[in-house]
Amino acid sequence: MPELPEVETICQGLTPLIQQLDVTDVVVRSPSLRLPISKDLASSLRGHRVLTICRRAKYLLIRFHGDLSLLLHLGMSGTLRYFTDPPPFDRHDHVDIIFGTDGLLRLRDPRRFGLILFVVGDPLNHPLLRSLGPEPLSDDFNLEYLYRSSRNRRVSVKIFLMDQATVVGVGNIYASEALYSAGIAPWRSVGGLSHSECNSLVAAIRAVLHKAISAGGTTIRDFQGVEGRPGYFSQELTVYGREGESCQRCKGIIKKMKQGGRSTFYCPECQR
DNA sequence: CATGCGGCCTGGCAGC
DNA sequence: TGCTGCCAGGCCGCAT
Repeated sequence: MPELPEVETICQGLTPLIQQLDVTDVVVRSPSLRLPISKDLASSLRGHRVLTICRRAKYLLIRFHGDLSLLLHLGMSGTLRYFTDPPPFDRHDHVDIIFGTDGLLRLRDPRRFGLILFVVGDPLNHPLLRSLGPEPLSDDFNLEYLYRSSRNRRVSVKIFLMDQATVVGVGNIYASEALYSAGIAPWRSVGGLSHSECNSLVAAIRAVLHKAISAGGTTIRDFQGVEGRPGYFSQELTVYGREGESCQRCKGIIKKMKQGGRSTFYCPECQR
């Protein structure tokens, strides 16, 4: 479900809620998500204080006192909610991290494509994080980088953008949105993009992600922040989910196609 | 190496 | 009222 803006929204929402709280217990109800949940999760975390919450790519990192971290990924359908007065759990509420009488953090993930891992030491060195590309909102993601890394590549620009080795955090929604914004057709071979097209694309990716973060992410069906609020960027989507509607720029009709088994939305008139 | 595809899961919805 | 098939914010492993 969540791409960078949604994970960032969760990260920012979570920080004031759980920073400095002590874990008193962890309840694991489902043994496996994408990877098995460690049996030692509860015993390892109990008694540890939350230091910081940060994001790397679409992963959420919760750092605890004592060089311990939780590495979470929400897959397609994961949500994290913080409750001071928790409702009864349902069958997809896989993990509760309990902070005494303050409240609890609940991980729900119906499709179980998500992940919750316990890491000792620097979580950025974890194999899952080590080979990721640059953060799109950092200086490392720039025109020169995109231009050089795309040379001699024949994949379509949309598939290339969604590859987390290229740049992290851009998923199916924001890839379509950024390409529309940059006026680039999603099926174009990325190696054929000009210097100036790469420049537009870098700017478009950054802009759309920034705007989406400001809006608290995008809710298509079930994304919600840690306090249950939806993301309002859905209203600002220009092409995603708008097949058949008219383009805001040129009165063309938004079309849908498949790339790598995923839907891509675009305007056939103003994306070339 | 780069590319393309199926698989992992469940739930919701359209169409019959 | 079913049932069936398709679709969904991601990612990994495998075959070519």
